[in-house]
Amino acid sequence: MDRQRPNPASRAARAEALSGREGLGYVARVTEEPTAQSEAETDPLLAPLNEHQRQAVKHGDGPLLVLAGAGSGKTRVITHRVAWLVERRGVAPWHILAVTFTNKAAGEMRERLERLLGPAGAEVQVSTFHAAGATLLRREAERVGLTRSFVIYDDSDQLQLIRRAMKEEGVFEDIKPKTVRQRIDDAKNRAWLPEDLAVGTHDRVGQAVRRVYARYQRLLRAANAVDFGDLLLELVLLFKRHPDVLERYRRRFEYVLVDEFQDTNPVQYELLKLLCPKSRANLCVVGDDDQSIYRWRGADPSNILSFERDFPGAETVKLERNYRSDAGILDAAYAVISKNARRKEKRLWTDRPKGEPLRILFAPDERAEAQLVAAQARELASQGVPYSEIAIFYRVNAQSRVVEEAMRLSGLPYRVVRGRAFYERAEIKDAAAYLRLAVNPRSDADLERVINTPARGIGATTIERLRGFAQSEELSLYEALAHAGHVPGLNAGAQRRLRAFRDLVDALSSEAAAAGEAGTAVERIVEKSGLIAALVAEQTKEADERTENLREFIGAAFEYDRLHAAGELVGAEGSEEGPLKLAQTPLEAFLEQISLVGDADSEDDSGRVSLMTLHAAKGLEFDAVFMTGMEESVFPHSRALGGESGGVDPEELAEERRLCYVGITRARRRLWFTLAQQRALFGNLQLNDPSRFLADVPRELFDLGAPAAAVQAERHEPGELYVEREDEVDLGDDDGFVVTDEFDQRPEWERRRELERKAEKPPEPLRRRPEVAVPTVGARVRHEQFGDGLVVGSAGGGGPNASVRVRFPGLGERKIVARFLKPL
DNA sequence: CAGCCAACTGAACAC
DNA sequence: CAGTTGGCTG
Repeated sequence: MDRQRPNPASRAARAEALSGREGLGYVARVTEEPTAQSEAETDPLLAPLNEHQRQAVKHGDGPLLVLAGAGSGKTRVITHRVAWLVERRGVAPWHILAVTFTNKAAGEMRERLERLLGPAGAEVQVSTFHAAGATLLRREAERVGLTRSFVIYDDSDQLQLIRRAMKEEGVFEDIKPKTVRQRIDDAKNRAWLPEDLAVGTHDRVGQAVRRVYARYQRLLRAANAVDFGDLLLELVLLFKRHPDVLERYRRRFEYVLVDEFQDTNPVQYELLKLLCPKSRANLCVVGDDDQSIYRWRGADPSNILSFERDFPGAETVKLERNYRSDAGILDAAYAVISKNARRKEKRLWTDRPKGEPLRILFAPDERAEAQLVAAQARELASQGVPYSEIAIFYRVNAQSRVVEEAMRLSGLPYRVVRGRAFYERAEIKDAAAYLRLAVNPRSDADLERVINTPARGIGATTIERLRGFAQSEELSLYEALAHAGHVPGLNAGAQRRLRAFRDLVDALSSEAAAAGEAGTAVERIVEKSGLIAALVAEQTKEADERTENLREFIGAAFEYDRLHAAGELVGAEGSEEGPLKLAQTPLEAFLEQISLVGDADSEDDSGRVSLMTLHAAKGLEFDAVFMTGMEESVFPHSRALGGESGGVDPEELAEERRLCYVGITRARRRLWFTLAQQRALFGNLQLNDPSRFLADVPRELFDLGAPAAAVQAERHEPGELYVEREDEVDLGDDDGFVVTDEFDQRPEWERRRELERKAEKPPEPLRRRPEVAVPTVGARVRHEQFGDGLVVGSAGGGGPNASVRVRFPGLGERKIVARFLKPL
């Protein structure tokens, strides 16, 4: 918000503040703060900016590179620059394209622009790379062999189709579909077509990938579908093949601004270079190589380095003044990031005081770690820190479960910021598949997903035959359904069921076409699909939950309608004036959103503690931040460390380091690092050393024994942590919780050996739930909620989660986990 | 030939 | 611990 506004402090005051930081290794770079120019003082677009920011905002035509450190006010620079272009330079807002990486960032930018520019702000084209790609690709769909109702396949649809392509290409061997997907994605990120893959004669995997890639593309096209990579790649190809189309968009987007430029992959960069020809490139890119954390997605931070070469005459502006964090936090961040080789040297500075010391919380295991964090969060709240200003970060989503548990246990309000979890639920994906099928019946992947969901007696064999027929006749599965009678090997029953399914799809299509709103369409289609009916019939707790999710999904569609006043997106396309719009039905637009956005919970997120991965944290800021799991092989992730096979991957490790830098720089005032001595992750026990990143932070930045600190640390050998003392942390009377007296300094093998000695078999004390006798069929049992019932069968599951089917009088049968039952 | 269960495998980050 | 696969039964 307004935290980035520089204090109108006088030069003298600033000098004073600076002098107070001596001895902390500060580099005072504050040399050329301006003597105010009258324009800068009076112009509301410039007044809140420092000299470097102004320079970027006022930059005229031609390429501009802004190297913007964390918290240096880069979003402010971008929005003010857009406003400057519109208000001072008279550029029509729809001639400006601003690209971000996340939907969150795009939303925030739109909001800020509307605040700065009023209604004109809404006419600026602000979107993510992929969303912009989807819009343009739809407009030009016919040119690349798609219709404009093409569907966007997500990772799992993609995987399914790749499996298919592998089968058809006769590729089984021991190549995993996921490996192939990775290779195809990599290729697409580099704008390589199958024939561009350099494959040696002895590279059997490479050759297989090439064939599968080619066939996969044909399957996608036949299904009128694209994957995420295609949204950008197809556009690049289109622009290269149709210079007239490219020219049209070049004129449309006179000014292009790119946020998080360090995260662009080669295709994205290619796209930018196409849209902004050197001769008249009004391209402004803003980035920070230290915050490049999407290497695995093909991002190439060296794009930053190539920019000045690719766009000769580019002006470069560096923003190093940080408006967010206390000095101690910046020191820690610098200590971590400066260990990376090959980075553009820059160091954030602030005139804020050093602030609170950093803290380390050390716990015996991950549950205790979570409880420590929760206890500390509650303490903060009692000191008046709003929940919404507290964030808990972790490296992998799998860590969130324990933290959530602890939060619930402590009664703290929280929200989990998670990309697309909601849309990854099976029932939601089923519903979405029905919707997409209604819009685009050619989508084989969607059809296959739902043809027997809910069960319609159409099994694998029937589908296989149908597919064989479709393939030989070059039809989509949907088209093949119309000829069920001609499919060899199908008996009358199967034919009847297939026809019935085709009738269903047709009925859904008419619903889709008839409905004026997304909400009604989704409601009708989900209703007609039979998904809800099947779940209701199941009468189990899980099924009830799923039904609930489907209702929420329908609710989300109605909410979508509410936010996008009906008709707004329909019609009005093609004009070269005004914002770029797409003729789509509300249902289509809603589908687009769920493919590209994914986050359904519009729940009010104020007043809650935020839980998220470090990746999701980029671009955000909080008063208090907890970085959890500060252990080797958790963070840095084991993948960067190589594990058993091979050693450390320096590139990966550098990226982990940047991720750590991103996490640290999210904090304004308070920062905790937390770690556990032993951790159960993915079901097995790990004894990890403290993260090497902890050892990189100078010890004098840490607390030396404040009451709230559990431990305090001293630097030792890299990766080791020596704990001198700790004070008690009040965790309430939770049973079984112990704060360790001392951190065990012995090397891991020694600790492990002792554990093994003690436990005679290797340490697996985690997850040791009590074994529960599974009630036998016929037994009478009591359930706390449902009352007395009769066990009528086993319902699967093993060990502590074994469940049985129980018939309760008046309630019907329910699936119950056995340990919740008392024998009568 | 559909549906169920047991066993196996493999497991970041997310548009 | 999930999602997928293979074998068995009705």
